[in-house]
Amino acid sequence: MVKLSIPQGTRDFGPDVVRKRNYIFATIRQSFERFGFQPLETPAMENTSTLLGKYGEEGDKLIFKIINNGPNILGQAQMAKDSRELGLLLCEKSLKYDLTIPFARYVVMNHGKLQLPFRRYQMQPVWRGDKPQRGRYREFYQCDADVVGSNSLLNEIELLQIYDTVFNNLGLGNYRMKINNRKILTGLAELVGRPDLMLDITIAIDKLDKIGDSGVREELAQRGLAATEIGLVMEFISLEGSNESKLERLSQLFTNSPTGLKGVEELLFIIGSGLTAFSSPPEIDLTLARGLNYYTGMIVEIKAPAHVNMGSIGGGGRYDDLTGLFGLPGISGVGISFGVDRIYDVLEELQLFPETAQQGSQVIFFHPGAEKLAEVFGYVTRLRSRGINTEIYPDDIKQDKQFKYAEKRGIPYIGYLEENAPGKISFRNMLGKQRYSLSPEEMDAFEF
RNA sequence: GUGGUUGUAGCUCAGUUGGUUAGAGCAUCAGAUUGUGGUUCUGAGGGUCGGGGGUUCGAGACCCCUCAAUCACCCCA
Repeated sequence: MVKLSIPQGTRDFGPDVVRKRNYIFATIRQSFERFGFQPLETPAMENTSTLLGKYGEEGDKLIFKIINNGPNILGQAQMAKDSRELGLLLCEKSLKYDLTIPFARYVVMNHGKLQLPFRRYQMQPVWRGDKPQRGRYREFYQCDADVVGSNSLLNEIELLQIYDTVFNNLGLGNYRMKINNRKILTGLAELVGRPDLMLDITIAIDKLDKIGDSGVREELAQRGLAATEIGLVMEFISLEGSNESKLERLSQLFTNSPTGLKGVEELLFIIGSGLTAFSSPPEIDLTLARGLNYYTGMIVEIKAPAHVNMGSIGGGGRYDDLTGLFGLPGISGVGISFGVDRIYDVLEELQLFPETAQQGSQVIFFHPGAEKLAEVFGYVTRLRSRGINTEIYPDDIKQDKQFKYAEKRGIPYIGYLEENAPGKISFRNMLGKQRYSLSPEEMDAFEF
């Protein structure tokens, strides 16, 4: 046999895995539709120029580029002035890195036709050239819901509600939802007196739960903050208490920062609207930063239940000017994303997949031998037309083998004929070990 | 991209300081047996020991390179 493999960080999904994944997709899709979002799909590849520069320097490196087909790439290569240009010339297309930028591209291309506000959801694979680890793959699915063309914070509230609905429907009611606001982080940088280092500050404090108090201090120092400035940052992120008391304290700190105050005001509305109740209420986490730098307002991140070792399983936020990157300013958007592959790993670890998500055929008939085949195949067809997933063993071999096959496949009902019961169909329930002998009419009414 | 650990049959793993023809359980296949067809017994097939190179009289084991998985960074879903 030839030694076969698949590219690093990609996976095949066997039948039972596909079923369980479909269960997650269906659960998410149902909520997206329920909240009035419309489906959208975009190509696996985008023009490289559409993607480059949208995900920061690190992100650019992780984009999978596709080398041009055609005979003339050598000639194209010679026209490049530097290596960056070489990449662009040689790889006009790239695999998409997320669903948000392609969506923004779509909105710009179609803004004349779209009814704003436009609510779309999208469930497709994306590709990143990251080094694979547990919960990190090079090909994985994202499920996004975004609203563009509306500044209302009602969108934020509904999107958080979708998170709550979906995770409850998946049996993950004890997930954790953390929210923050980019404007508050801007306010912090102003408060400290280092608005120029806002990004460095957020990257450092984002690591608090990983590297601890002293680690953050160290990192802040490395990133160029003076001791007094570090003190201010640490004081800020160590604010404790309820969401309300945190916000109250922040509004005192931000008396000289209109941006910070605006962020406080937004979060106050989102958590205090009284429009909805959450099974797992959003918790304000002042260290939450999120990587993508196009966020401008609320940001949200979903973490798996505390005892599961898994990073974030979803995230999102508001971006005021994403389409501005493509020359169409003034369209604000807000969106969320579900990380299906990680959610799968969490549900698997906690054994939260329902039986119904794993069931294939409900009934299998043994091959009865050539002379009775027509009779049994008629029963098969009858069950199928009732909407019951039914199969028949295709070869006339020893029943012993067929029995083992049915058992391994986990098919709950076996149908077969018995010599001493002409005109009847025998069924065995593999789970409860019951036996039934039914006439065709009784079979039609039987609850499999 | 940086560093650590691991890689032996379809699966889970043995394999002594380097020493004959690399083993076991489960699984697969065949035959027999069986009064709840799922039991039991017998037998068989299956491994260029992740791949390549090196050291050695001799490498599954030691060295180098490479691929993959995994963990910690970086970053992220």
